[in-house]
Amino acid sequence: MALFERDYDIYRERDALREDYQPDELVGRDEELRTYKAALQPVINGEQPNNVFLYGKTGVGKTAATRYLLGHLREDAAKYDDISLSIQFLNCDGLTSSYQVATHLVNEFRSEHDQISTTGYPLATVYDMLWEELDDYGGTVLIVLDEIDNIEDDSILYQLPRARANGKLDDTQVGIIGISNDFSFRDDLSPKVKSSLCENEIHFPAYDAEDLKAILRQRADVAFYEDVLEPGVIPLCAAYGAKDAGDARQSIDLLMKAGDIARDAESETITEDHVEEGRTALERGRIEEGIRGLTEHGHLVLYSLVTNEIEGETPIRSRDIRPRYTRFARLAERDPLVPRRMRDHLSELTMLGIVSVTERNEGRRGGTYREYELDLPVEQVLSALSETVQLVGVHESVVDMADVDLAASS
DNA sequence: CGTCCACAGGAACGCTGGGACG
DNA sequence: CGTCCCAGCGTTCCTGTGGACG
Repeated sequence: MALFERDYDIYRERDALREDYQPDELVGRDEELRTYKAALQPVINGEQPNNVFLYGKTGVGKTAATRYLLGHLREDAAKYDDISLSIQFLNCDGLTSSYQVATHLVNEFRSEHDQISTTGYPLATVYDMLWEELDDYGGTVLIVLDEIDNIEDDSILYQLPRARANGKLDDTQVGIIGISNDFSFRDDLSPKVKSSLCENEIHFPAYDAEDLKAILRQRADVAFYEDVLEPGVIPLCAAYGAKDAGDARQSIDLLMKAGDIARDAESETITEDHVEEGRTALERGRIEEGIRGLTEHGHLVLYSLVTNEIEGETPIRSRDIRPRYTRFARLAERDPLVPRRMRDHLSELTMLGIVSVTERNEGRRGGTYREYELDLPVEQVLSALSETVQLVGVHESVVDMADVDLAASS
């Protein structure tokens, strides 16, 4: 018998579940791919490329379809001598302005030791740098702007398609592919941008549970050895995905998490229990990440809500949260924010899914207001807070309070 | 049926801090 | 240095709004 033996592993190829994995075939997106392909056809014909706008919720295959088609396009374009094609992919996550997009694009085009700072230059200078880089390429350049809805002004979306017409570019034709999670982004565009960017629109609908099952099977076949998955696992992952948003990414992540948990437990199969466990773990991670991104005042507001929750005072309107909040702010030696700003923090918590809100209206007597309450167990929020936040005095006093009250109520 | 409550949330602006550049 | 740029976080001021009251 061998002294060393590889650990038993349920994974054949775990990478097949990772975000960057590119499957050979895209499941359930035939229609969209056909339209998309037609929109890209001019590139092969050596014509001015179309601008394309893709929209649909997260995890419905927009980015995957783009990677898939552009991969083929690149390959096929190479067969024709008279076509020079470059593709630039930029994820706009965290980029809020045309300015930032422009600087990042310049950096994408430039070599590593020639990068520019993302602040400091006048906007016009950055654009000039961008035109220069673009014109050096010649031929056709396709620029993919993923998560384009992060950009809050459309100046660059106006400039890019018109650069050639405005005499900024001589040798290069530019096509933009915009990908958005948010349909209303399209409506907020100025008409002139909309008409050029949205000349080809492709809508990606959410996946239903059946689509998700097919996708999960496809990935699971590569990722796991045979008979590792218990029969209920894929339907369960698919059901969660379909319930939330028809999001394939989320379902696949869940499957992977369940797999990791099963592997850690040295289980030979993945069970539905592993999926449930995975779901809690992912949820937890999501919350911690959300909380980490908040400012100090965001944390103080959350603490205030938590304590009110402990005391059974929720749902609670913002003005009733305020006294507690001001006290905590003093305790942490910070100036309390004005009510308007406090409400902003509350709505931020709502968007993170930590807090839920109900709108109430008492008419002339009481007017319209919102009532907030914690959408998660107090302990979960507190432990996430303690992982990520250091606010002198506040955390301790809240935890004390939680202990006392939790003990009293049990 | 118009009024009006009390807040929602948009708009405008100020301040701080970081970088580029002459 | 001072002068441009930018982002992020905050304040101030304001208009919008659904439904109970008179």
